[in-house]
Amino acid sequence: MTDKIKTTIYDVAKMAGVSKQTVSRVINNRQDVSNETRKRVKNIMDELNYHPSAIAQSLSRQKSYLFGVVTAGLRFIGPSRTLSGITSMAEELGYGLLLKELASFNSNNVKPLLQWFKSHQVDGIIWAAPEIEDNRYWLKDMMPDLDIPVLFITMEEQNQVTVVTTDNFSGAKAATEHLIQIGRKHIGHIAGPLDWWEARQRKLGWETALKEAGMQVSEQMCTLGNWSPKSGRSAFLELLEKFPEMDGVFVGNDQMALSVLQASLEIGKDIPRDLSVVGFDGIADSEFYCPPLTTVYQNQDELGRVAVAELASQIEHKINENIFVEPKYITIPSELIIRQSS
Amino acid sequence: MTDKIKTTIYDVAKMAGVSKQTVSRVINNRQDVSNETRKRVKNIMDELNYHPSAIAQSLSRQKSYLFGVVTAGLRFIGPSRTLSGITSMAEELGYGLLLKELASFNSNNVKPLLQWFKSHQVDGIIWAAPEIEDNRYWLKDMMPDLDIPVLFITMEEQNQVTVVTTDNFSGAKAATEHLIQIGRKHIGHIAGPLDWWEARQRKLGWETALKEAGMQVSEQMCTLGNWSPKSGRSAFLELLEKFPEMDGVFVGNDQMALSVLQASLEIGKDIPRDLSVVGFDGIADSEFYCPPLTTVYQNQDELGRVAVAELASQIEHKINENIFVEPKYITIPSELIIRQSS
DNA sequence: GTGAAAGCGCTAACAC
DNA sequence: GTGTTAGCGCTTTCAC
Repeated sequence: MTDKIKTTIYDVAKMAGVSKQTVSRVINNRQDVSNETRKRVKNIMDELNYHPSAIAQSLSRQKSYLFGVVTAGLRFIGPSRTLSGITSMAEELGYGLLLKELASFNSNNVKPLLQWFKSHQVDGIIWAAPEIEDNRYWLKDMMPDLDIPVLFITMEEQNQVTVVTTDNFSGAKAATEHLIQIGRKHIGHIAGPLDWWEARQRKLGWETALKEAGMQVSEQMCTLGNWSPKSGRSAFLELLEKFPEMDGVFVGNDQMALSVLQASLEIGKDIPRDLSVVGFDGIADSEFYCPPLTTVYQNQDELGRVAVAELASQIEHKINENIFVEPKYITIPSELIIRQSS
Repeated sequence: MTDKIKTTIYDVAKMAGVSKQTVSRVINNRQDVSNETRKRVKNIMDELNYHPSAIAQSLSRQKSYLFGVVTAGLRFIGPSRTLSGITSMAEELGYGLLLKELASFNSNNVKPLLQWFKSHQVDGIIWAAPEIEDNRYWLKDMMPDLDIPVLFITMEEQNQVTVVTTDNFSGAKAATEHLIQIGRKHIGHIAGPLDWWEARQRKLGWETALKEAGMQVSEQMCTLGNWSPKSGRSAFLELLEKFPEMDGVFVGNDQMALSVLQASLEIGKDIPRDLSVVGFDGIADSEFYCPPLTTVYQNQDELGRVAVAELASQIEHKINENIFVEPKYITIPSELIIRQSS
């Protein structure tokens, strides 16, 4: 039980009176060991409280059973929900996680980061930071040289890249159609920052729903926030100026919707009588807003789980059959949750 | 630029016409290399796009520059705020992170987890999962054998263990004193689950403030939730039954306070006229509740940052001077933020 | 079935 | 200053 100096495969071998190869075979559950030897070696491993060094194994096999994960904005609830899905599936599949959080959402300092992962021999990388502006520019430069499979969470479809994403467009469209269906005639939108791909998709969903219903769309009907409640408040007030007849609003995320509810209360607009509000994300708290918020739920936990499962499966395929794995674009559906704000 | 087969220290050495030892010296910025050689070797490293294998370095130096991080409940906002602080300080200090999330808050399956970290040669472990019931029982069994420094975030003071924690007690006390100061006479408490150390500390702070003010404390004045908004709602309704004269309430966290606000509105209790509400955590959204929530801000980002800095400093001390490092109990102050709900 | 030798990519200790 | 020799702890040939 007490081994001040680290016990190695060699100690086990010596004690069992076999070579270290035989011990290695036992460790890796190979078949070509007699049952008797196996049992004896196992006993000694227990006795010595021996555990193989993962780091030595990684070096030797050139495989680490580690994934690199890149995230950003963990202080917000969205990214950490995705991360939670990643950790749980990684655990189930026997992979460990090397975590890096970008200092800012649109950090463009990716080269050292990828290099760091590579030098740690990760078997794959999950890029769970948002696509903003052209912050995917490095894909063409780096990917060929990287030689490690990379999977992206939430980005636009692109050649030769595997992506797992929420269906932002359809979710936004469904939200807007819901507002139309309950009889709203003047439906505005508070968008997230439009350098985010997700924000653009949601705006597009709103536009499309209106157009398909034969309704007008103009720039007067949309303002911008930066996802924060604070920004949602000013975006809302600004929108009311530009578009005073508004009787329904699709807000880019729940947090901005939260301050829309607050501001409405202050200026005496009753929700949902005077204004119907729909959010996006479906964060847990939204059920307890005043009034409870209608919103589009995106299953970020599932996003993370599917990403890990897909990456793992690609890697095993590559190893076992040496096949070229076709990149996929996987879409996770979102779900409209109707509550009292609409 | 293009190296299908991995370039190693040996390739660089051969190309530079030196031994790999010299290359190693350049990699590690040793002084005993002539400037000319150093320059030449560096150029070749660039040319070959060479980067040392972190994994081989770890094995050889017996030091990985990796910390293990244990977290739980990432789908909630608190743990991920702490994790964010951890990632940022780790980045600043040049440490990488190996992340594990417990499947449940009070998982008691710690042995394999610690073993996993150990087999990956982590230089230290940050335990950022909450202290619940007796889920620290393994400290005495495992720690001596582990031989890796472990730092805990948010737990009770204990012999020979370094801890970084928010001052839950003082924060709760300040919150309650604030309610007293604004003239509330019947101050209740909605506690978190009392098997959590943090929940007990907050309850104790509430009790202590009341007692010090010469006010009565009884079990009628407190109910329990499980941190979720949903549980806060029923805890609040139950509390109103038991303690109808209540005119002020200190709620164990902001999320439960959120549903207190919602429920109050429904039953026609005006906040803050009929009831003053104070939360705990200071999550960003609380400023945008209806009405904006008075709350005790705990700086979880700082918690994570201090934890990493302290762990790193302990490790460097241990290496450089081989001193025994005295365990510390570090308390991060919390801060009362007064808003309209009180 | 089992063992010997070589090697994963690097650093530490000592020589020159 | 620089090279040589041994490891770090394990796996992978290829013998026997």
